[in-house]
Amino acid sequence: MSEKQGQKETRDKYSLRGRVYESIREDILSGRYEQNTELKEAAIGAELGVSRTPVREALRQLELEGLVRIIPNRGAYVNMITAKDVQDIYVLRSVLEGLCAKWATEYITKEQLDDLEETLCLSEYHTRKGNYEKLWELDSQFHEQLYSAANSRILNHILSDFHDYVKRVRKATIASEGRSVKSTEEHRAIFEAIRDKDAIRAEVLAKQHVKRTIESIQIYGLDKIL
Amino acid sequence: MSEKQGQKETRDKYSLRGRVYESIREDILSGRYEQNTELKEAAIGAELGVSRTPVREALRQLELEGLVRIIPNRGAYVNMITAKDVQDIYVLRSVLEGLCAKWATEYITKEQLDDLEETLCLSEYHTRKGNYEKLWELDSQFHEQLYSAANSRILNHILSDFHDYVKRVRKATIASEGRSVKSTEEHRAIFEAIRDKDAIRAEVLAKQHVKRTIESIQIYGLDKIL
DNA sequence: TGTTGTATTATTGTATACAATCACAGTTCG
DNA sequence: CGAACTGTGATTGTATACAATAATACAACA
Repeated sequence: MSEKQGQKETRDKYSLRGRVYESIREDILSGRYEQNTELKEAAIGAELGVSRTPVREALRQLELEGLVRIIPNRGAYVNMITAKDVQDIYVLRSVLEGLCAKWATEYITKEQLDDLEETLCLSEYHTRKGNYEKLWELDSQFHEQLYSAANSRILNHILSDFHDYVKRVRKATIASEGRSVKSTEEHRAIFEAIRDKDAIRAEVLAKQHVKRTIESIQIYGLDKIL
Repeated sequence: MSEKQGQKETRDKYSLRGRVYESIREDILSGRYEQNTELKEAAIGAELGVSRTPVREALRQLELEGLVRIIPNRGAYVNMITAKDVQDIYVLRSVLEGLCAKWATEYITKEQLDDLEETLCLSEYHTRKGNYEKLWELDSQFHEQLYSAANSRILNHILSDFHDYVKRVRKATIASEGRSVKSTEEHRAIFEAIRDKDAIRAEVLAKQHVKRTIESIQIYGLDKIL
């Protein structure tokens, strides 16, 4: 992949606050906490070996995101992503990933296109191998590369968040041979549409791609994942 | 309007941090700061009569939102909403408000529908009066009522933020007789489609409504507003 | 028994103290 | 003259201290 050393670091992972934020966020999104779990500043601080200050800052950020609900003078409580949320997110993603692909067709650079193709080739390799863990990473990477290529700060922000929020769901869908093969094929089709500068086709294909993912989830049953 | 006492208070306006957050956010969105203005914790704290602690927490929230850019150990800098951002937001809003109207048609309650109609009637009254300041508030209220009615935490969150981000632009468009009359008419059409349970029509009309707003802006010229 | 008042304790909210880092000016040395 | 070095001041990052608030338990009382 052409050089790019962590340029995408929009979030600060090096400060204590950054690490605390990532840690709690990951714990919520991965389902380690239950809904309404009370997050006590002192306890979390002790667990992570920091004082309350960075913990508070992290909790306030998570509140803004909606992953945590803060009641003044009382405490912070976990707000899980619900099944309804996931369904809504997939409907929104369907539209927005379509728009993203359309814009990417317009704005993508030669380098970004090459990077995308490289990711795709690797995906195809690991699809054949059935290496789901790696495949999941590459799936994430493919989508994130598209988000960047669309050249829209606003759209990128939303889609990146959504992508995180349904991480568990995506992990589950990828981990089946049927869906993973289809998914990679769809990625290639999207890539080719973008490469051929066919924005309409790219948009339709990207929309379909997300729609089919949620369909494969609904067959499996969302409850089992969340 | 049927009783509802500030239930929508998802953000904490009463703590110092809440007030600091609102204050800085308003200053950024209203254009009181220039792009890249350095926001020094001590200075802001002094200005608002609080210590650095609540200021820091507010800045971290604004960072997550993308309204502020924090460089570790260096400082916080204002990230204005650019003209490109506004255009992107309107494209996204066009789609999302459409979806919102569709969902609202499905989920809206009798009370919410009555509230919406009341807002609409007031809007029509103040349109005739040419009372733009009040009209702007009612326009905001109408849209926010739709966001609630759609019954989607996720969609509500995004659209509410967008709504804030383009506040200045909306203020400018409302303040012309031509557009304000049209806009209120479009609101009524959307309302009637929802009332008649015609989701498709509601979606199309809501999409159009946003699209026409941005068109009227482009005639006027975005640069003059931002 | 049930309710109200109150002391106690735990937790959050804010201010402050101190450490770490950075920007910049002045200095030294090639 | 310019580049590397260094000390000083300013600013952020984190920890801690203290204040304010809320939850709890328990006693007093009707």
